Amino acid sequence: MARRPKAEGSEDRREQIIDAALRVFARKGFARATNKDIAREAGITPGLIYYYFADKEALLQAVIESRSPLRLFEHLEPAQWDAPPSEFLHAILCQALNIIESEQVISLIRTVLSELLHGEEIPLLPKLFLPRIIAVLQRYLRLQRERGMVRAEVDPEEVAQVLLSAMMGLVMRRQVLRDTSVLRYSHEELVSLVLKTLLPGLLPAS
Amino acid sequence: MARRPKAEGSEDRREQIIDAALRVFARKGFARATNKDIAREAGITPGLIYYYFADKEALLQAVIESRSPLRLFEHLEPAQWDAPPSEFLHAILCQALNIIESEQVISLIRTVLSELLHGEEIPLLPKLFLPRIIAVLQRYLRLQRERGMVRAEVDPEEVAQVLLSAMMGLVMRRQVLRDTSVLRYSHEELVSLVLKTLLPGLLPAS
DNA sequence: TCATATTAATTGACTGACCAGTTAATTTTG
DNA sequence: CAAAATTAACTGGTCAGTCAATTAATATGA
Repeated sequence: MARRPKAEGSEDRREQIIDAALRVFARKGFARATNKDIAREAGITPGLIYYYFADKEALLQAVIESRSPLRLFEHLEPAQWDAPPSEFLHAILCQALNIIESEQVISLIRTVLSELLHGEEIPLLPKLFLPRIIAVLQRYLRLQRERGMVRAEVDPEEVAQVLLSAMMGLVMRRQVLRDTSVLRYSHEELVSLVLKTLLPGLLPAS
Repeated sequence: MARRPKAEGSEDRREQIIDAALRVFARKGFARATNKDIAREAGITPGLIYYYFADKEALLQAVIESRSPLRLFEHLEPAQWDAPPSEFLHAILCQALNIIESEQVISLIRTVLSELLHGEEIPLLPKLFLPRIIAVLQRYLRLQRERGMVRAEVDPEEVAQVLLSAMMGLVMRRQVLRDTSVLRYSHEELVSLVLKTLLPGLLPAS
């Protein structure tokens, strides 16, 4: 096989290698993943990787940059801003959870996390995920507080931080620790669980 | 130097190697940590590691088993069971946070987490940390609910899960993501932050 | 319409470095 | 001295990365 600049047959080799690498990195970790592993997963020979990528590190960067779910988070807003807290928060947290717990994003998280754990500076990715959701939550809470739908003494930033941390902790326990006491819930149930304990502190009156 | 079965001079070589290994594993990850690294950190030559440990894997196991903070969690209870929720929860969460965010435990978490991320089954450790705290929290909440100090409709298990997940998420964001928006808080402030948004849903009346 | 030239894509064999683990020799200590 | 502790040199294997050779899609020309 050769010369397939843009033609039929297998789609873009580069993408194919990135996909294979993501799977292998997630399964074995970057350090333990060999070029042979990646090549086998992609159905090519190890040498070919260096036709498309300068070195293993560059392949990792390509994986991280091109498989980031950041674009998915752009479309996170459509939830109705006028809905009451219980509905709005449930909707937006479910959306976020569905994106994050998709197979591809979890693979990316596994890959990035273990690099992040040891020195390696990942450009700017995880610093973009959470602030995105936090900003939306914060904006909504401030709006609803003005309208009197949320207690006056609530600090939107603090609540958003706690809410997000709780969700993140749950995802960690599910996907990394494989904690059965938290794996038994569906996405909807998880969000309901969190909101059930947080909402009473948000809503006015009683 | 030789023969120091129990005598003076440097303390136990074995412990010394374990400490060095923990530091190097945390810094570079198990896969990337070389015996040379560990030996340098311990001030010995690489070969000596194999006098005390069968192989690298056995060293990792020794690190995990002997540096587990499980024993520290045994003494977690002394908090006053009769104190009101705001005091009790603040005290016990601060205790837990202080243990977990100590240098040694964070190093262990870095080490174990990256193994846990990729296939490797860690015996039974992280499955013991959290349940320990959860059990204490749950027991306390049930007790105080009977006394009417906690709302009747509160589910102790669910609240404990959410509380713990929030704390875990915060620790992750601090220690792994190095999220400045959450690093600026002291341990006490962090716990206050979480309780401020959770307590209103727990306490009766309003 | 067929041969041939051109070039991108791909292979597989190779290399130099490094690393986990071994061992024989050496030092220390009791 | 004898046992325990430690070293230094070594080994076999693996892996990231290189490269010359090969293949095949396409373009060119007659």
